[in-house]
Amino acid sequence: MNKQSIRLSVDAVVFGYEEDHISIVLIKRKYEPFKGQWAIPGGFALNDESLEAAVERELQEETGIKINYLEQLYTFGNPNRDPRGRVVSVAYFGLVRPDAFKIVAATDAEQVQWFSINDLPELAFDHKHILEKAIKRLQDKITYQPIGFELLDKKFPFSDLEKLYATVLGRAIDRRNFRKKIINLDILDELDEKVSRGSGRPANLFQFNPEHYFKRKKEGIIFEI
Amino acid sequence: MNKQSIRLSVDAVVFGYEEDHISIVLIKRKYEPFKGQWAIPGGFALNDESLEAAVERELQEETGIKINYLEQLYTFGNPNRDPRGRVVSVAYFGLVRPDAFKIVAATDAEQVQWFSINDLPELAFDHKHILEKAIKRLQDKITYQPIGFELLDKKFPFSDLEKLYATVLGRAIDRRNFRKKIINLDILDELDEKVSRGSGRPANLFQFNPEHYFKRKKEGIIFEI
DNA sequence: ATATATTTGTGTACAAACAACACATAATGA
DNA sequence: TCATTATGTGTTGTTTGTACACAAATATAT
Repeated sequence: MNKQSIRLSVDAVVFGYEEDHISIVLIKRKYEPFKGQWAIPGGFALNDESLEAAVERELQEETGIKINYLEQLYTFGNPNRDPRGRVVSVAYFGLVRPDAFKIVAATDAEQVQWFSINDLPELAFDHKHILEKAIKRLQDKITYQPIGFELLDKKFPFSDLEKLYATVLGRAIDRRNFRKKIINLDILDELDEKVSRGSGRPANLFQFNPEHYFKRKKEGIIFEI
Repeated sequence: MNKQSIRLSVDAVVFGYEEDHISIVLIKRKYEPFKGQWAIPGGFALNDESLEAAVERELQEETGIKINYLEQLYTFGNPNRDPRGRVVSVAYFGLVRPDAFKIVAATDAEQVQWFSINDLPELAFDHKHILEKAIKRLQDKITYQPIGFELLDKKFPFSDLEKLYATVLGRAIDRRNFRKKIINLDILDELDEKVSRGSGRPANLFQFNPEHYFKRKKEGIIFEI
């Protein structure tokens, strides 16, 4: 067998949600190739660490961000995707809670920044392609798995959830029907707490109950928006 | 950066359907490790070929099978999954038409064989794990994408489609409602051909019309079983 | 303090989709 | 020619989805 010389990297598209828009974390590259350009965080896997461990390590090193949800997205293996040679990248898909926004802001000097997905800079490598796939995954998956909660504070008013869905799916959502549907799934705990944000009637807070969700799922209830 | 020594392989879980059961292609390993054990086809990627090309080449070399549908499944990167050292494997998911059964049967001497997924031998490496993921993908995807047709002859009687779904999903299907649903999608051409197989009224043949499907999809029709 | 603007919270009626179900037809084979 | 087997088809009741408006609770401006 001839000698294989392929290097393996991991990359992560990390989504956040705040103020009615979806953002992702980008880093500004310090070295060639694509020096000075924005890219999604990532790097080479070590010989003895799992792919998940590699992503988590790279995210920690490059952004200091506290990831909340992580899953494999896709593996990109086009022979020409990296000018340094053959690099196959296993891309991951991550979600963080709103408080992670501040963490990144604090390490601003390290060239880490949130970008709204409606206002992105040019990206290094094939990262635009990776990102497109990630956005599609987010849009698809949010409709059949309860991952939206991973983008909100643990306790949230119903309107936050509704706006998140409207933003991600890019369409209006009927407030009453949406609420009815979610409530009927019986996977949220309604708390005895209210929050008032600006004018308007204060909203009751809700909390996703994963145990209840899994129980309901086994009973045959299906999450679907 | 320290020297990375990770090797990259590709593997393929190839599904076929015939006589009311789902089968996959396995090969008997000629070399260590796991010599003599059954495994899903695959091998190391070459430096300058895409991952898809690598899978197709390996499938060709090892099984001679004519693949009909191929998509990436998942990348398995556990550091201990291969006793030879660190090997990360990009697994693919494939479907073939019934006529491919015969092709494999013809190359029987090469230790290639179809196994019903209800009657599998022990598998090498973490291939059982890969297979489980593939089966889940098949079951999920067949309900929201028209991939079932890739497992049938181009022209098929409706009952074949119905039995395929019953087999894959592991549950009975109401014949009338199923037919109604599929017909209403308006993605099949009804042919002026009949086929008679054994006793019973001869069945009309149908054919999947991909162009029509994509047109309908753009119009907002969603495939869903 | 009062009026206005803003956001939350809630129910009903109509339409569409789903689920359950039986019998006639066209062939084979005994 | 009679029994068996598989195909082909429609209706009805139930469930789910969709459209839609007004009262309650607060903040803000006057």
